[in-house]
Amino acid sequence: MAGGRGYPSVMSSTVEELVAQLRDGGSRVTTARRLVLTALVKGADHPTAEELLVAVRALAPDVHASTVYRNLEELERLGVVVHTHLGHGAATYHLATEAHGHLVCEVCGATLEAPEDLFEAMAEGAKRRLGFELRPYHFAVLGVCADCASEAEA
Amino acid sequence: MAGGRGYPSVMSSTVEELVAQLRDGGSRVTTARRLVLTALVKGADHPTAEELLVAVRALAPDVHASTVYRNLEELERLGVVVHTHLGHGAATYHLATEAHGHLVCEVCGATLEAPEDLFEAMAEGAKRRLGFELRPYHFAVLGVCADCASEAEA
DNA sequence: TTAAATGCAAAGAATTTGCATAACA
DNA sequence: TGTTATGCAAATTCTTTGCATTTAA
Repeated sequence: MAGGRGYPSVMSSTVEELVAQLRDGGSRVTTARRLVLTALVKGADHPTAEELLVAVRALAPDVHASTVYRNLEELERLGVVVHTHLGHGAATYHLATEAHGHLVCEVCGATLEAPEDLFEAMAEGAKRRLGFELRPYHFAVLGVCADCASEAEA
Repeated sequence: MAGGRGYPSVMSSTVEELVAQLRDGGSRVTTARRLVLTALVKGADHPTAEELLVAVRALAPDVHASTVYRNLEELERLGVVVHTHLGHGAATYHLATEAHGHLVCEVCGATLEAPEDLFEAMAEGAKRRLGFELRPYHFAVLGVCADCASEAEA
């Protein structure tokens, strides 16, 4: 599944494949960079730069925050990583192959990944009526999750 | 547009009506507070705290940024004002009666107010399928505007 | 060898907070 | 008069930048 070439873009990437993308993009492969990618592939779902730093430092204690930020910037430039704002705090990062919309509860902070087709009608309407091409992944869409809504009723 | 003639009165607030809301909420009415409201009613469309500060200082030069932030916080608590993030920079503020969704172009930064019904299908889908109640006003939805899209094609 | 990446310190933007003083109700 | 709000400085949070040194290719 995560092994061979030619898999659909939404499937998971291995660290070695991502490292190859770095090399193809003309970037060097360093310990810190490899560890950032490893944390993105194997770690929790919506890590902040700070959380990635902690993961990286578990294996390379001297890596500095600015290195993680610079690596993430470079990885975004190469199209390997994207970042998303889920709320007022720090940005969260994930692999570009895992890009998706986010719904975040204003009450409890829960983060849902939006089904791929949820934005479809809106994207179609924005395109037809305004000529505006939606890329609705960068900021979360806020609201109130099912649990908090039913609690508010009670 | 909100505030224009011919709309229901809830759409167009005067400074005095907003001041009354402050009093009703148990807050005091100060010079700085009145000037913040005036700037929101009469000033440009999506002011940042900094821009509001400049407007306030035109008439009351000693007002400090922290006062503007504290006033905006209080006005949000009372439901008079809401803030929105249009991009990576400072938050923008407007009257709660003027709440609307925003579409922001990632290329040129242009800000469109989203037609009220653009989010409807998505809100309905999120509610039915996930129980999630959309409040899509807090973060802008990014994309590429008509002008920038046609330029990219050329 | 040499351009790219790093570590560190320091700066930066946006916002918040502590505290003594001022002013609305 | 008694809170509430203000001015000011300082702190916070997240992120970026300058520069001397190290390292991958």
